[in-house]
Amino acid sequence: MPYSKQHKQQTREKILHSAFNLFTAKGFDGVTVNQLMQSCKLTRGAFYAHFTSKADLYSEVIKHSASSSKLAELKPDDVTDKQWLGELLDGYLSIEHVNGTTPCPLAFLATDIVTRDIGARLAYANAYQGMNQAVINFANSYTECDPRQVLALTAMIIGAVAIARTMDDQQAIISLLNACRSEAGLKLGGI
Amino acid sequence: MPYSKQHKQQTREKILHSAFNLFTAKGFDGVTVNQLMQSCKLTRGAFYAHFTSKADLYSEVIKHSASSSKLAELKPDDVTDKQWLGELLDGYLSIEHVNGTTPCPLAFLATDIVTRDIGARLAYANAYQGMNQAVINFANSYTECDPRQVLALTAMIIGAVAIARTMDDQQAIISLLNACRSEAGLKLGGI
DNA sequence: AATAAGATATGATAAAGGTCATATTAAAAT
DNA sequence: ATTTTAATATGACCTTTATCATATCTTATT
Repeated sequence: MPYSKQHKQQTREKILHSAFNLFTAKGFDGVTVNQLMQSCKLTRGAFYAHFTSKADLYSEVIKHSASSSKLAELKPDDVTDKQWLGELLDGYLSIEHVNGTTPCPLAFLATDIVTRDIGARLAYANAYQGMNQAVINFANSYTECDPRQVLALTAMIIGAVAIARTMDDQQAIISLLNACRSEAGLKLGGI
Repeated sequence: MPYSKQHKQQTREKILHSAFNLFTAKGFDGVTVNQLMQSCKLTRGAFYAHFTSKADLYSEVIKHSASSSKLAELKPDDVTDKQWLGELLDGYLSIEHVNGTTPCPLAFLATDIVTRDIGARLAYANAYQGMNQAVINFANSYTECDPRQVLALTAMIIGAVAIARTMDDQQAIISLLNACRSEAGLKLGGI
């Protein structure tokens, strides 16, 4: 048998990883299969040994992104839920996030996802629910937290990052992110 | 001279109008010049008598949308600024809006705009500033209003509509819209 | 080293779509 | 009615791109 057992799996992961970065940066239509595979140092022909179609890949990428998100990271033991939530917010509402290091698909693909197939939309919905639930869980550990307020909060931070990405004025981006960070802190019991 | 003086202008408006609906529904790449012109009962050849390119049209559409937005409508005299702002929020955070009657490009094109040329992005930035300023103006007429809070507010409602459009669960959409409507009301002095 | 199974590369295909050159048509002015 | 000018339609071109069939290469196992 050729290639080590995990070889294909590794290639698949590499494709998913590259695809995640490319799709979040340029949207579904802004990425070609060729581009994607070249960014993996492969050629387009190999793609179809891993995914049945580009649309299929898109769903898989969004599903996969959940496991590689910051929310999936373990909270260090010496950090309280409250502190951790604050750090997550700091990262989410940061210039680095807007610039595309560890992009959140919820913000980066919000309007892109609307016209995709049901698989992609379901994966997106899942990720969205995951984010809301995570915030609720962290917040509930130290304060009374209304799930309805969390919906408003996540809409705000997702919206903020999505809008920030459209802007060229760095100062305006910072203002927007800071404004939302303050609001979020207030809503979550002063963090 | 053929055709009445305003004929071309009218056709141009028709194209802009159709393009606005199509682009907000399907994104830039989701619309073909052919589709667009057919929806105007014209053929693609005529397009280039009105716009130099599809990308050019996109900028023009976003610029044009400002003048046809609800914000551009005159506020009736028998309605206070406070009431009017409340009605604008009601409309913005409504199922009808999410379904695409009178779509707001800020929410419908948020991630689509990121990869477009500078003209489109500037037009978007303009519209965004217009929305923030409008909220500030209306709110200031009856309450003290922190511009930073307005940034958080518009991020929230734009985000809410963008996210709502990705969802299939109608009940979840309603919950999201209602949650944001409540929050917005609180932030704007109880409306 | 040889083999075989499977991963990757190559070349081809077909469809889609933006754009333009050219033809046609509509209607205002004479 | 004819003319003229600009708007619209038609046909073509060329590029891009997803996908697939087939060829080639890799490497674990023998």
